[in-house]
Amino acid sequence: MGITKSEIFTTEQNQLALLAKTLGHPARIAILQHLFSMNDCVCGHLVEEIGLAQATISQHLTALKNVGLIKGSVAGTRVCYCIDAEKWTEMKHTMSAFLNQD
Amino acid sequence: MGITKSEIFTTEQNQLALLAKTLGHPARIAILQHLFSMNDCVCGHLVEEIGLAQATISQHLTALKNVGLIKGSVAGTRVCYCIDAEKWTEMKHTMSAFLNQD
DNA sequence: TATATTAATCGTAATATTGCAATATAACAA
DNA sequence: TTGTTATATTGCAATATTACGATTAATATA
Repeated sequence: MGITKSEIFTTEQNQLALLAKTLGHPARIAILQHLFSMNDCVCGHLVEEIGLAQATISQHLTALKNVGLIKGSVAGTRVCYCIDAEKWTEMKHTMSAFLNQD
Repeated sequence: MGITKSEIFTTEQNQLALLAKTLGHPARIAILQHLFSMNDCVCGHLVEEIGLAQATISQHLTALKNVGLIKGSVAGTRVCYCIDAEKWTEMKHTMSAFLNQD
């Protein structure tokens, strides 16, 4: 039905899946890589670098913001985005635990 | 448009995103966890354990098979699934490199 | 104040995903 | 061969995602 039956899974399973899903688009991967290499980045710069429409980049930024991986601070007419280091570390641990179960 | 513009991204970005996307559903997380804890598992058993319809589980298994994370071997009328250890290790390295860029 | 700049939001089209019932396929058992 | 069991596939409905043009809101600058 296009809708996920999340009730039948544990909170951990749902959270891990949500994180993975958020990483599951090359534009969001590219955004995160840019934020790491530039330290921080204004939305317009990401639009130029990545080559998707401004509205599309803004949507991807919102998705990343919603799971807490990035945060934005207003600077005049611009919004400067950066990685949320704390959340990134948390995700790293969550994902590593899953990946290392072998 | 529901379609990803993968041409504008690198192979690495697309591959990482595809892996993450495949992990981006709690049913597939649950399936992988079961396969790890049971070592291997027949499709019907996963249907019982997880509580989604047989057709749905079969679909999720196909998705996991398509990226190579699991493999199935026919045993009579049953198909026994297990983790593809080599591919899992490869994914672990790919994802770790991305996660540890901080 | 008027205008430009920047980013978010809205609306919409195209496509993808999720889920299941029904059916098909394949292998075994009697 | 006929029936049974187990899995895959098909078809479909409901919802989600991706992408973008147009608009809006907010701030800066002339």
